Amino acid sequence: MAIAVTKKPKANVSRARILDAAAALFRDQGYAAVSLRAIAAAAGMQSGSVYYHFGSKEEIVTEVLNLGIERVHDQVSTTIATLPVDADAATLIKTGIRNHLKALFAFGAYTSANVRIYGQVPASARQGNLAVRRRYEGLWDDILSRAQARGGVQGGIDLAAFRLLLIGSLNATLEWFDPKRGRVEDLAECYADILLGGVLTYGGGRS
Amino acid sequence: MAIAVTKKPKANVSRARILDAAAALFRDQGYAAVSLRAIAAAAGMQSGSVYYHFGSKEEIVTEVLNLGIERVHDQVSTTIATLPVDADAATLIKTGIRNHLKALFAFGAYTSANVRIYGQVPASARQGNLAVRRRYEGLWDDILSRAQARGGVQGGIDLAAFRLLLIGSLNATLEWFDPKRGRVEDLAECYADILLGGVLTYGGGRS
DNA sequence: TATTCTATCTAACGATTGTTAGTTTATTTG
DNA sequence: CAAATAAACTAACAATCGTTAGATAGAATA
Repeated sequence: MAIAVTKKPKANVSRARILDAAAALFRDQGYAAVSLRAIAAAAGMQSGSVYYHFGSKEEIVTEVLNLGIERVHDQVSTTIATLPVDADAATLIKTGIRNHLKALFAFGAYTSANVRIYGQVPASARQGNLAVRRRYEGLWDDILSRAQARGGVQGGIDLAAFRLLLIGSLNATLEWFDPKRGRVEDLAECYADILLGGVLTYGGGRS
Repeated sequence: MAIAVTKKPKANVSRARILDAAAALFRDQGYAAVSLRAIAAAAGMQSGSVYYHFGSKEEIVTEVLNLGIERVHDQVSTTIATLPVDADAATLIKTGIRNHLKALFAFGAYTSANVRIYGQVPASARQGNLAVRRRYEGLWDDILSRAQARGGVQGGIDLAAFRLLLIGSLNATLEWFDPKRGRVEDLAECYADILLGGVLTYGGGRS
């Protein structure tokens, strides 16, 4: 008994294995198509054993959904916090974009599962994910209004619409970008250039 | 027997009812969660009767997926075709954006179903949707390279990346925009402004 | 009217679903 | 070592799944 660090070490490991397996399966097949037997098999146990760690399938998916957003939130939040207080608009938004994408692919199973199955999960699981979602939207609203306060954002821009466009386009990269075939940093640079500066040549068609 | 227009009018109506019901259910619950009995009930018949019109559940979902893209393709394609041959870059892209969004919400069940369930459908159904997808991507590549040829697009822009960003952000509006609470045209105008001109003030942070 | 075709219904098949109860094996604690 | 707790297993439950076969009603055809 040299060291007894945690109370229930084995249970936490098994819990994590179940969540990892569930996230990957949900991402690939959707919520309803994945059976508890499939989750249990991928986690290396029998279906009945899963119920020692979770009360129901719904409880598993709720935790997968929350982890998917929380991990992106943490990554964006901590990197934004390291910026100097007088960081300009481009730096703020670019940092947010880069770290949102980084977290998206670093925790791919959870984030992909969230993006893909949120709309088809039982209502109560969606409800259990709402607070975490709202909190992440709030983080981006803070970033964007801070960028606007620094004077770097065009006057006519609807910040709420821009946030939705931004997060929507970033999350959609999960459907085609393969981090093994290209660097996430390059993807971030490319997306930031388009979103910050547009695609038209100056004066090429402003309405 | 004054007029005998079609060969099997009743069957076509039933087929359409099944597809409409399936599209709406797939959008709301995902592919696996929707039973043939639920589709049949929503279409006003018994589950066995569905098999008179379709050979399998997979055949139904394949047709739903294809219709979801084809209807957007047709709307964008025909409206782009009405533009003058010397239309400028902004007009081309704006027309594409406006009509993609219009079709997205006009055929909401099919287009939402496509966006949401494509990643979780049986592999053969995905395969059956590939050609239609590629064709729509090709239409946008034509629009964007035509815009570039007119000299209205910045030099450093990666057109393939821009297409992915564009379509990704437009499709994501299905998750939050309610056409009963705002005009699709206004949404299109707002998105086009951001995508074409960016959000930064001129010279505000170009790298 | 008699016949054929169209479109549906009914009833059932084996397989699989989420979940539960009871049992067994590991691990920790006294 | 003994007792207690943690973590797994086994086996079964009613319900529901996609699909099929055969019967049946209505419409079109001859």
